[in-house]
Amino acid sequence: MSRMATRPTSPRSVPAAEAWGLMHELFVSQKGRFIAIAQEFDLTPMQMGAIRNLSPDRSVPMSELAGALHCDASNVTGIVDRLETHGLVERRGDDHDRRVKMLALTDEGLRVRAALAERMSQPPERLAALSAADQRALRDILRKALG
Amino acid sequence: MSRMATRPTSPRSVPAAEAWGLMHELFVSQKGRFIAIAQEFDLTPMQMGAIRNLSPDRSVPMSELAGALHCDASNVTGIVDRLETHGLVERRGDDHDRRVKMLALTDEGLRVRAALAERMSQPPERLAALSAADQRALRDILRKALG
DNA sequence: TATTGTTATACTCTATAACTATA
DNA sequence: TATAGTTATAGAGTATAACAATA
Repeated sequence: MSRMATRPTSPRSVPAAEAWGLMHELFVSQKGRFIAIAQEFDLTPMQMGAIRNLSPDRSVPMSELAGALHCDASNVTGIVDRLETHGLVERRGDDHDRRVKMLALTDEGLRVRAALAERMSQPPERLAALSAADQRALRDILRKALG
Repeated sequence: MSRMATRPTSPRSVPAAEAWGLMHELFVSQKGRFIAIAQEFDLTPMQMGAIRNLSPDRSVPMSELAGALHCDASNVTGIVDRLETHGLVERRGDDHDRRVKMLALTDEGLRVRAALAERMSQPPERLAALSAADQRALRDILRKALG
């Protein structure tokens, strides 16, 4: 009888669910390091997210950044205010629609973004301790999922 | 010449760094879902974290929860206040040291924790879409890293 | 009328510092 | 004196609502 029942959680995703849980655990354990990195750069987590999502070349409207950060547009005003005060981000007018303000990284902002990416890319010890083969296999599977 | 140079980033961790970056990307993409789940349960992210770290059986001091949540003890007061108001958490006195207050989930808190775990365990579509073999391989490698 | 970004408001998270009560 | 938890304070993130400028 019980073999006939189909659980709401599809069997096809059971190992993925455990993998997801383990990744979640790994992330939670790194929260302290994320905060420490943000403090190294004198940035809040949201300011870090904004810098990650901007570039000097392709400027984006405030609303697009709000979407990328998963927050309301009204928050972006304050976040960008502070980044602009620190000279990392610039507001530029848009030629076609004078309501929108385009955001772009300054040169200094670009330097900060690169340094930040370098620091963030360092994997947790428990990942770095995996064998080279396991690391490659992990990377390859994640590439398949995300690529 | 260049083959003699050793980069500051050890070659041993290069695939791990890319894997870590991909996991980070996956997490950022799920932020909206995390927030939605928290709202379903009428909890803030920190309240969710607190519930995840408590149980009815093993009560823990406020300070230990602060450590688990990577925040100052003064924050825990407010977080626990609100959870206690909603009947999910209980403060209990400690017999040996009357300064410390032990935290435990109520029965209702335990129910919420279980429902929350069920909802959070659902993996992102891109992981669930992996082949069964890839899912298992991913899970097994992460078990090695975290187990 | 509808939309973009800002401002105002209110609540939560956050750390620091001062405080209470214990130890 | 030192420690566990609270309270007070101030800065930041958060959404909602009201607003200005523009479309």
